Amino acid sequence: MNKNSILRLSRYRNALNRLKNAGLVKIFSDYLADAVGVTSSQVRKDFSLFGIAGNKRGGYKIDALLEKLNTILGKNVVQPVVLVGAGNIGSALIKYKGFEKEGIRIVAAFDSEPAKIRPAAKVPILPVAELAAYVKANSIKIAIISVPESVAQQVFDTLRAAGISGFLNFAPLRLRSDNNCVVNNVNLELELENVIYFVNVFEKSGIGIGLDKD
Amino acid sequence: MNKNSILRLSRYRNALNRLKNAGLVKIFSDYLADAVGVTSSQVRKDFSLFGIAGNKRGGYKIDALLEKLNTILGKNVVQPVVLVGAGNIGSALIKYKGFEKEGIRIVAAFDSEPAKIRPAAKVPILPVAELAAYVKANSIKIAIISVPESVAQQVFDTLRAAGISGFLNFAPLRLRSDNNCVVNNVNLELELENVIYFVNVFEKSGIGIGLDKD
DNA sequence: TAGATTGTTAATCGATTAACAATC
DNA sequence: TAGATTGTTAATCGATTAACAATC
Repeated sequence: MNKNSILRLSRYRNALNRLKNAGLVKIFSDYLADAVGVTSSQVRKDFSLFGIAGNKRGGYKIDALLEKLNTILGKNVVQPVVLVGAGNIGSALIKYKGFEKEGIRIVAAFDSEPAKIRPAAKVPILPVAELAAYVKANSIKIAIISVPESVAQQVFDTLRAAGISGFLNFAPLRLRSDNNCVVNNVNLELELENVIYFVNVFEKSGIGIGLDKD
Repeated sequence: MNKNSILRLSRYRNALNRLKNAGLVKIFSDYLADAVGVTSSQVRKDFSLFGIAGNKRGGYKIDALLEKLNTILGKNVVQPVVLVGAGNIGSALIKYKGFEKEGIRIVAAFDSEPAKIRPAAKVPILPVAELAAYVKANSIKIAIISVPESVAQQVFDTLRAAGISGFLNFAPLRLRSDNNCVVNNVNLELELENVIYFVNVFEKSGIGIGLDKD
């Protein structure tokens, strides 16, 4: 029930959708494990953790399994999300097709720069002044933060006060927070720095560095 | 010497830069731990892992410490990086200021769409056909992959063959690879899905869900 | 039934934390 | 010196993996 097991559930779901499209109806933990790159023990452990049962002899029925995973992961309803900060990254995320495909909809974006306001756009870009009211009026629970580092904490606090409890944060800093919310940080500099480190070590030593999983 | 300890080194470095700007000259592991949000044991353990020594009574000298961290993390030279896929996300990354600030320079971008080619731009956007030659000619080791899922594996293989050994991958799939390279995946759908899960659990149970660290 | 797979418990592994001797 | 901090070893913790009884 930790973050890793949830991420794996998403991966199982992705793999199962592909396998279903390929015509499979049932699957053994062993094969699903191969498809995702984990052990069969891991698959069965994860499933049992979420009360997902298979058939002792016939493995798991893909349809039923997908249904369970969709329910657990909230895939049966479209998840409304707001985005704050319509800069480079924010604008790209607004246009990004990958979210809609996964049932995640950015319903509105907010920016402090008057030049960026476009209330009539397909995804309306509104003044940050309207943020709290919008979030409350529409009971939004999830936000993407793509503002500059300097204002990220303030934006976070505003969102928190407006009732947001789940965050995807692109600002490269650790947000100070109470613990009744969840914050996933996407720190691009850090990720690249990490890649650079391992490549440099590799260049010097010639030792295999392995494929990162996450 | 695992991925986590390297990521923490980056965080120590960020914190130390701030503390240095605030006027500090020396620091105890205990205080640095507070600044980064880890235990002092963790700080000392990480440092000892990389052969960084302090003074038994006086803690660590910030300047010397930063120098060591910069060397380990490759911060003393500008790191050239190529980007493949100048779509929404790719274009945003090209314009993103955060990389240059951290000594990471996107020296060229590549796209398969003729309309996107701009060889004269500050960050030139070139045809993918020129990719392998450019990478080899300039001894580039790091690449950002921001192409659609459907062509990501093929782009990856091309980059791999051209000599790239470090990847930041935005395509939402697991790249098949030998293990003489390092791939950090940024899967935005997965990260948001994860946030959504925890928020839904929280909404139902009312139990605190905690602040994710990573 | 015999054989194979699940579900779960126990063992292992790795990373984090605590403790404390060395030492400045 | 006395007191406090480092560096490192041992203990703890949590997650992954192996093993196997239950069972279809």
